[in-house]
Amino acid sequence: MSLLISSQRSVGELERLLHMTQPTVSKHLRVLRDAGFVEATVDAQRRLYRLTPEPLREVEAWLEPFRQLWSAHVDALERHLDRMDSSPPEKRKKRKR
Amino acid sequence: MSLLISSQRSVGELERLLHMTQPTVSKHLRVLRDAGFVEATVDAQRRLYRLTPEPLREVEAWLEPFRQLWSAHVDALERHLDRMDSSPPEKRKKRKR
DNA sequence: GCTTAATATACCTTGACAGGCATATTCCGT
DNA sequence: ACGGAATATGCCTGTCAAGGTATATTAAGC
Repeated sequence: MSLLISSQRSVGELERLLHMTQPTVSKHLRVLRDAGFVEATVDAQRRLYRLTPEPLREVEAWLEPFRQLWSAHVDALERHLDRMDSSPPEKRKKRKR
Repeated sequence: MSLLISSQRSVGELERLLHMTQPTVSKHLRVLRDAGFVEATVDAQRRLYRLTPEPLREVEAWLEPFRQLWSAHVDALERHLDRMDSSPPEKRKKRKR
């Protein structure tokens, strides 16, 4: 997929860039195509593959909550150093001695 | 990992939430810990796991080039729609399997 | 020290996946 | 229509990951 960022490429081109056999490359592309990550256009005998933008948007959406965590982390760390106990998720038994 | 966004959790808690056996959960956490995605603190016999923010930043960095592609796509789509109005027959498509 | 709770590790089995080779398919040029 | 180029698919194999059971480890309470 990284190789397809700069421009669309044919299977043979990817084959050379990846140092893989042609069937292997085609199978990768098949999976990516079924998953909606790439699409292809026909150009004579060649198939030109390029990235599809929508799934990447999905990835971004999935990542969003984690991004919030990260941005909140700087402040949270400082507070964490002050108050270590905060709220325990499960009930806990009594401390001792 | 999604379960750890809201708060840190113990292994037993994750076990119930994931409907997996305890060893399975521990092994997942081991992998995530070795990869630097989570970290744990000891609380009596329990281990409280939480997300580590740094790797997610790496993911964002990796995703950056793709994000550019997506933002460039909006314009490309509009141009595409213009061409479709006066649609001249492109290369003919054949479907067969 | 012994028991119990919570978690980790060892070991095993099953299933998925990647990669290769051989072959089929598609499509152009002649 | 035919040959060749480019790509796709089928089949086979080795590797690896995931999940489970059984067991070890860690820590606390008594």
